[in-house]
Amino acid sequence: MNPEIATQEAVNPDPRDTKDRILDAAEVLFAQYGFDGASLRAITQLASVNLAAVNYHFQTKEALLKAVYLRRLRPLNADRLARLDQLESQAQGHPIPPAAIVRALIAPAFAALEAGNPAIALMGRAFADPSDSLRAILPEILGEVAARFLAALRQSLPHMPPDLLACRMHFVIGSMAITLMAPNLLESVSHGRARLPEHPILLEELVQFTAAGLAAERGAHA
Amino acid sequence: MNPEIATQEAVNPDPRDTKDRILDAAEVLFAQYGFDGASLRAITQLASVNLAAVNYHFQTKEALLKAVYLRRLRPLNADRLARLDQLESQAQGHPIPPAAIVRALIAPAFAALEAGNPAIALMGRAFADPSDSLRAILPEILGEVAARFLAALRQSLPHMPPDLLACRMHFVIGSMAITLMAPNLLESVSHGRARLPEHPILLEELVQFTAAGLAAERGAHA
DNA sequence: TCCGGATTCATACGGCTGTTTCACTTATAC
DNA sequence: GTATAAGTGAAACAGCCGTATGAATCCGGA
Repeated sequence: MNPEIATQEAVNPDPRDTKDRILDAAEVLFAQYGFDGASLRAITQLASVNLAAVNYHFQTKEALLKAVYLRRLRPLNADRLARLDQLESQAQGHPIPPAAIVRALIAPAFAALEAGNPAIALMGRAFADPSDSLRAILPEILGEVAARFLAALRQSLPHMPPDLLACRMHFVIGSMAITLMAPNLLESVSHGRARLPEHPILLEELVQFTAAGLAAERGAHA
Repeated sequence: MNPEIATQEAVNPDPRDTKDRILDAAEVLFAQYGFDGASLRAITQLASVNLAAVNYHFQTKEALLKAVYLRRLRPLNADRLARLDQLESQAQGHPIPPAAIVRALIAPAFAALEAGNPAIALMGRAFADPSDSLRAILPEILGEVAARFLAALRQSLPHMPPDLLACRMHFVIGSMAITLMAPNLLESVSHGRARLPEHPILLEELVQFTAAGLAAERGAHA
């Protein structure tokens, strides 16, 4: 009934190995074909696992999707918060530059992307996918991170109205999401004439861009 | 064989009316449920049209999707280019402010969104959707617009390396796309505490943000 | 050794999918 | 007025979908 109280290891050939193989395969196929486009049969076949295993271990396809997200995004968000913690402890009350804050938000995602983590493309899709199941887990995924980083930005740019900062943070997330999930968008749009730079440079360009946007003085509104 | 050579009108009760009803319904359901999630049966039922009509008029579901996109995006991009034309003719060789250029790019999309055009959410999804059919029509949709606006930005910011401008234009498109397709992202992420402002203000905030990012001085790269 | 829960397996279920067919009606052109 | 083509309609096609079932298998603990 409870597989976690196994007192010995390497006894069962793959007790939770099956679960992980399903998660790995689902991650790849969800990222490539979307939630509706990736069938459980394709997932279980790629995982070399019986079709019924996914319902046995995850009950439903939606629950599998959620598990795929949480497995990757929990450590990623922990990384983000750890970097922010370090920035704040280093600053010792002094204001933190906006660029450092957005770098703490964005860099972990780039690191995961470079590590070949296919779930990064999935994360970007969470913003665009209309399925309620995905939208419902967005706050769970990003809620704490958004709150912490918004608070840090308020301290970093104290003369900015909080509502404006929230609005601009939305734009930051947008630039980051598009860059992560469609890095070749500009290339395909410009018929191959324009190319994005390599990752470490691209990350820094994104940081410069968003930091400048965050700190921009307000112009006269039409 | 050729319906376009009809010499009279208002004879057939709804010759291409059926086609438009299908496009309208497909637009709504594609935007709400995605390409896979919106079935042809749901579309034809919403359009009060026979199921076979979509295959008769569009051959395939993919072709219907493409038709939905092109119907909305052709006039929208024409609007963008017209605004850019007007800016350039007004400037008479003088440099155009980056904010004016991005406004010409973004404002038409906001206008369409406010006009209740459900395809705007669809356009945002084109960046995130993995389906090859969608990605294939992206250059067709955005190619000319991207080239024209990139050239205008090069003239507006002549001291910027062209590659950097292309990269930053990618970020601009990302902020715009996320704002258009997930305007309540921040709200759902922050558990309702943060809200985006109303459209005209939001548009101007987005213009200020992206214009500042475009014109940002390059910092030292790590 | 044998029990009993945990896991895997093959298979089947009802239902929905995009597409096709062909009979039918409608409206135009001669 | 009649031939002709455009368009509509109801029904069916094969195929895949997520899920459920019940038997077979595995394996640690007594």
